[in-house]
Amino acid sequence: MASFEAVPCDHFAGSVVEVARDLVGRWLKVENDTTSTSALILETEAYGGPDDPASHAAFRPGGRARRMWERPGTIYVFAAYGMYPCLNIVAETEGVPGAVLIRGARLAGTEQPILGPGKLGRALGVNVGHNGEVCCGPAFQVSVERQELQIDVTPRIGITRGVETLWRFIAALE
DNA sequence: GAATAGATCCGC
DNA sequence: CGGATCTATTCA
Repeated sequence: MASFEAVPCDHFAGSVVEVARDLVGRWLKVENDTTSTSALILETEAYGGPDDPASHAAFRPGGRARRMWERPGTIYVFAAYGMYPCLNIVAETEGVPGAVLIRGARLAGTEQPILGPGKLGRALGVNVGHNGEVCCGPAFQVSVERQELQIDVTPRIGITRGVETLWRFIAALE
């Protein structure tokens, strides 16, 4: 597999909405101890700070969600209902909470997209132990290369609060 | 210490 | 539609 150039951590030092939209079409590389997996990001959602009622930062400021206050590019993983690992990349700036949830991607070498943060986390071998890793480090990398895809903007899915906010970005499949 | 809620997925 | 299963908050 040809090596790709990874973006620096400060690439994520922008608003969560901007970063979430930017990530669609880029490649995410995940390296475990034994395997290296690349996936084309197809679907993301932005989660903000206390002003966003759907964000963990708003109603669960303690615990793992405090990762959302850390440096841009920090990896935040939480287990939904204790079963499915959901992968987030922290955005904004240090001290300002915000993260981008990766909801869908297509593994390199395959044709079928993986939709749903839980299924994607399992497919990439992500688990809560990756909490605190950095997206510009050895375990997680995002490519500089970005495919020009048509991106649809829709309300977020699977949440009960803040559903009216159009913070979901999904690549239109042809 | 006990009860509750949640950014999910699968099966019937 | 309901269950599986974990984490963190809230109340007593």
